[in-house]
Amino acid sequence: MSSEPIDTPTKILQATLKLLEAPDAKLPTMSDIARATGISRQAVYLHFPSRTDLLVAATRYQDRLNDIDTGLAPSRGARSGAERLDAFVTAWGNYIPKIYGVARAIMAVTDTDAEAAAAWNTRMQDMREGCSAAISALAEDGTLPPGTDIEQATDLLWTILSVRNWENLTQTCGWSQDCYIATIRGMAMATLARDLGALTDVLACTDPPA
Amino acid sequence: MSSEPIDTPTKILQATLKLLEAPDAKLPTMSDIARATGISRQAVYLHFPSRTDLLVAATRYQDRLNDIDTGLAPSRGARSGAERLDAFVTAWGNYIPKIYGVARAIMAVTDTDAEAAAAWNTRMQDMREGCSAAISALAEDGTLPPGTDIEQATDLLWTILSVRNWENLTQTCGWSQDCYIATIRGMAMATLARDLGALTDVLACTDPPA
DNA sequence: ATGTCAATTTACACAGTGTCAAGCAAACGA
DNA sequence: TCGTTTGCTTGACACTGTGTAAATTGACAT
Repeated sequence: MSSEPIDTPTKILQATLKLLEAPDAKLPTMSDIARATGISRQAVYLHFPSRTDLLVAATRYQDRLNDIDTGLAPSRGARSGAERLDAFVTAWGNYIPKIYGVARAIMAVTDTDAEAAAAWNTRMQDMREGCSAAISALAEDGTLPPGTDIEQATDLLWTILSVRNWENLTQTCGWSQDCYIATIRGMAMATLARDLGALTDVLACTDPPA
Repeated sequence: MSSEPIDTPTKILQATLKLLEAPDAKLPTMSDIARATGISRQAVYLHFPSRTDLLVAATRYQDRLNDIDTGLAPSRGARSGAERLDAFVTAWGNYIPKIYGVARAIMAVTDTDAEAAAAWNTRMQDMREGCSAAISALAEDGTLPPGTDIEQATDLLWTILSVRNWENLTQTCGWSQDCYIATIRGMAMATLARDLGALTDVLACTDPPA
């Protein structure tokens, strides 16, 4: 813990993340955030013009903290396309739990707030880059199923790796993180890579849901 | 169009569906619904105690209108497990567009309202029955990948067929309904059935996104 | 006519977001 | 030392949306 003073915007962001990442996870109001920060509700508005802006800023702050790119390094270093796909799926799949609290809040306001939807879309677009790169690598290897459209394969991988799917499997169905990773890796390989060996034990996790 | 008088609750439900299924699809407020019905906002509360209750009732009313079970009949008549999986995926995939408007509204309140979440979960649980039946049929044929856990395979199919995935591919990515069906069928077969022939042209729709 | 009962309307309470104005206190520069 | 600026507080208010309560209408039976 550093002893240097922290500026108020950062304190607000920290408090927001803490609330969003709490296990019981109600969606916090501006009052909640202000109280958690130890300042007045109106003071929050001095630094963030709206609730949506604050949530978006919180995602960016969190990305900085988690340093997403380091996790993706093995993916870029992969030799074959299949290897790259595999590494990317694993890296992203393990990143999701770190952002889930914030993602949940953003996705919740997305239905009513166009600006939030745009922000979330932008964020997911970054992830789509990784999908696109993995698919392209497969295409160069010729391991993509014949006649496959690159854009379309990217869309599909992007959808498979959505936070909603992670949420469904781990939160609703109760899968362990390891089980999720193993299964999604298997499904991505089975669907997108001609690597038929990977088809074996796609769905044979040793760790069944609760 | 029948000429017999329609009772107020039904009129409200019809107006609600109309609003939810409108192409531009903002999430309607109680005032919107009342206006569309031609009654006062408070009169709506006379028949439905809360917004959530109204939305839930609207889903049930819609299910009655659409008669979901008839579409699923071919699935139950299928001979092989793979055939059954295929028929189920197609039937459900074609049902989603009919319920999407309402589903969207329910999913939106799900994040904040536990009662709505429960209602939506129940509804999705019905669909899960179909997933479970298809997976069991595969298991009996021995076409499920070796070592696969039945529960887990059901979870996975259920997730693949989620409304969110349909939304992502057709609404966000702009896929046509036909393209969605073809791709999801291919993915389900590739991941869950040992029918390797189905792997061919999983991602070769003639109908690319806009 | 009158009582009754359901449907409806007017009015109100409450939570949450966002805005505005006035004041306060510590830091900073002349 | 005296202004000035900066960041925060307090308090009030407008607006939207949900949900509740009380008063009103209107049809229908007695």
